[in-house]
Amino acid sequence: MMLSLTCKTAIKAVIYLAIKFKTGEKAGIKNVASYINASEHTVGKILQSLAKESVINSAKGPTGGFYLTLKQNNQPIINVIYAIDGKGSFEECGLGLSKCSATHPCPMHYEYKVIRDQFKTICRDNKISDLCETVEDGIAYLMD
Amino acid sequence: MMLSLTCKTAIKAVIYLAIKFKTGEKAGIKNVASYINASEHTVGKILQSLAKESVINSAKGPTGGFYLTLKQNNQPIINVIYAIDGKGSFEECGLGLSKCSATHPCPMHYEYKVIRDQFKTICRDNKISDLCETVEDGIAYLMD
DNA sequence: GTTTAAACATGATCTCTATCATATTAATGT
DNA sequence: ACATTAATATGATAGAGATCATGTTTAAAC
Repeated sequence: MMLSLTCKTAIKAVIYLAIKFKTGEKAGIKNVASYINASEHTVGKILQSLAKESVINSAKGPTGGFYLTLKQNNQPIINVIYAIDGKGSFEECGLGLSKCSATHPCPMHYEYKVIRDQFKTICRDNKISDLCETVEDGIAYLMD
Repeated sequence: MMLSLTCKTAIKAVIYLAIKFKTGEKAGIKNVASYINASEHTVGKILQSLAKESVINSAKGPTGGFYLTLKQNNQPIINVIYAIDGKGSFEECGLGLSKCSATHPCPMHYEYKVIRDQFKTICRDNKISDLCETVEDGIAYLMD
């Protein structure tokens, strides 16, 4: 939607970590990358960023890897979005004006804002664990 | 939203042509560019593309320029989007899967689709002339 | 303590979009 | 007819995001 490609990859990666969370396993970069069908290098950078922002956890050395705590597993996915695309993700104007607001709106402002806010709500209401469920149940997929 | 920067500029340019439509004037590239605060070169390419797709009209030579017919003025803005970003604009997956659908959904598919379709509806229901009105009335703006 | 497996850090390259530049074509007015 | 004005066409450049490559640090296992 207004998510960068990197951010989409990040969400998929985190959902995969949520799957691993159930068995208490950590996941390595290669592991994640192959499951979500993304480049190892890209996934590596993303996971590091997320770890730095405490959206996920990491452990170095053999037996190391990336993992979620219970609290992290119950985070809304908007946390991932904020960590990767920044806090401004849900503030952008539909027509690209830098200062679009109720007091100085673009011609699409009001209708666009409704949609944007709705998407924000979805991202705030859906926890990582929620999205994980659909994949575990075989209802949804993380790759084609 | 899922619109490219070029497409956003295109919409603003077309709205400006709708303003000119009222007085029957044609608008030149410089004219449009300065009003919507965009690069002349960029606006030039955009207007040419739109003319080629018959979303707008053009006339060469002195007294030439770009303009709308009555029919074009009443087009929905989705026509502009299709011309610039292509027909696939409203089909993209929220998580970037190339084959995301009801039969093979990503974890966000259903909720995302609702939003995406809603945005599509807005773009189909709003005519160029509608958006022009808000600018003419001083309610909305095309630049900061 | 040495080896090894993993995250971490930094920088380089690629790719796509957007922007810039130049030359050509067409139409108007004198 | 000629000069002028504006769209058209094509290609080059710049910038940002994404990807790739290499080396460094940390921690576990023996």
